[in-house]
Amino acid sequence: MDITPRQLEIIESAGKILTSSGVSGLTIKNLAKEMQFSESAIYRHFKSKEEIILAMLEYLALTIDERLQNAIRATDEPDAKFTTMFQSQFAFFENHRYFVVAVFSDGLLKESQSINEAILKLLGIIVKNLFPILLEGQQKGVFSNTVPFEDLMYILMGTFRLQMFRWRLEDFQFNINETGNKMIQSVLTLIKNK
Amino acid sequence: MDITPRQLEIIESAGKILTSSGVSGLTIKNLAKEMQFSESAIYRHFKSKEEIILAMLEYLALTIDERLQNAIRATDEPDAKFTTMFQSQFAFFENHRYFVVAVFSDGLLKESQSINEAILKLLGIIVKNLFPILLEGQQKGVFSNTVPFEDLMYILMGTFRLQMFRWRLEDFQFNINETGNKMIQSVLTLIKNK
DNA sequence: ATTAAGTAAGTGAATATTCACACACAAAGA
DNA sequence: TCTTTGTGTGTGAATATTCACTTACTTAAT
Repeated sequence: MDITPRQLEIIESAGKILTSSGVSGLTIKNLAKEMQFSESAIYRHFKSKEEIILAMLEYLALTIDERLQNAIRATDEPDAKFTTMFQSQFAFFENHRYFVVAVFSDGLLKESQSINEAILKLLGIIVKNLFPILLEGQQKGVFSNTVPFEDLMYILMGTFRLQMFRWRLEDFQFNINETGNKMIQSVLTLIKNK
Repeated sequence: MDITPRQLEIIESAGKILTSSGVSGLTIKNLAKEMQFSESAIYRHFKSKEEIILAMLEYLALTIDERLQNAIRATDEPDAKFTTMFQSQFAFFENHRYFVVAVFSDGLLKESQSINEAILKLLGIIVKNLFPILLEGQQKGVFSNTVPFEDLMYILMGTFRLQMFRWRLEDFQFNINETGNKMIQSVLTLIKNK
C-alpha cells in the first residue's frame, strides 16, 4: 500500500488540524478547508476518515522506524546510541510538530479497533529500537543492573512521553531539543553505573 | 459551589462511560441512558455538558489533593513518604477506574479553554504534593543530587503516567497496585543515594 | 476515449440544547 | 383540615447544527 503525494498532503493537513484543534476538530469539513478543496474531494483519495487516520499512523510508524534504525546504526557504544536515539526523536518532532498530538494522544481515537492497534504498533516501534540498546548496556555493565530491564524501558519512555506532553500543553513554547535532551541526560546519569 | 448527591451520580456515570467508550462515547444521550432517565433531565442538574466535565475534574482535584495530603502527613521519612504517595495513587485509581481516562487523557477534551485549565490544575496537585518530598529527600541526602530536582520530578511523573496509560490500554488486565508500586520502587532504587 | 481529480448538492444519523408540560411534596394561609 | 402556591425533578417532542458519506455531473490530461 503505497502513499500518493496527495495523500501525504492530506495526512499532513490532518496532523496540522489535530495539533491546532484536537481530535474533535479533525472533521472532513475542516480537512477539506485546510486542503482548499471540497469535502467530497477527500473521498477521491481515501475511502473513509478512519483510513486517513490509519494511513497517518502507518506513515508515522514507517518513517520513525527507518530514522531510528539509521540513527542507531551510525553510533557505537550503548550510552551513545541511547543519546542519539532520543536526540533523533526530539529533532523529528521539532520538525514535525503536526504529529505530536497524533502520536501522544493516548488512545484518543479509541473508537476504532484498528486505530487502537496502529497506536500500539507505534509504541512497539520505540520499544523495538530501545530494547537492544538497554540490553547491551546492561550486559556490558554500562547501565545499572539494580533494576529490571523492562523497568528501565518504562522509565525512559514515560519520561520521554511526559516531555512531549508538556511541550504540547505549553504550545511548543520551549525548545524541545534542549529541554528534552537535558532530561534524557539526567535519566542516563541515574541509570549509569558509576 | 457544592456538589449535590445527584450531581455526583452523574459525574460517576460520566467517568464510567469515558472508561468504556472513550471521549466520543460521552454524549448526553449515553449519559441519560446510564442514569436511567431522560436526556433533558441532565439539564436539571448541569447547565451544559462542559460543566459536567468541569465538575468531574474539580471533584477529582479536590479528593486527590485531600487524600494525598493525609497519606503523606501520616508518614515520616522522605523515601517512605514517596512510596506512600504513589501507593495511595495506585490504590485510588484501582478503586476508581472510571476516572483513569479523564485524568490521563492528555488534553483529550482540549476543545474548551476551561477544561484545559482544569486538567493543568490536576497536574499541579501532583506536583504540589511531590515537590516537598523530593526537596526534603535531596536536602537530607536520601535522594541523589547528581540530577536537578525538577528532572527527578518529571521522571517520576512520567513513569507514573505511563503505567496508568498502559493499564488502560490493556483494559485494566494487570494488577496496577503490584505493577505500579514495583515500578515506583525501581525508580526509588535509581534515585536513592547508595 | 478513457481516466483521474475535482465540484455542488444532497442524504440520514447524531449531536447538545430547549421547550412546554407533569407529578410529588412541602410550607403557609384560610 | 383543606387549599394554594412554590420547588425540585422528571418527561417527550422539537430545535438547529454538524457529522461522515454519496450521487451525479464536470473538467482536464493522457
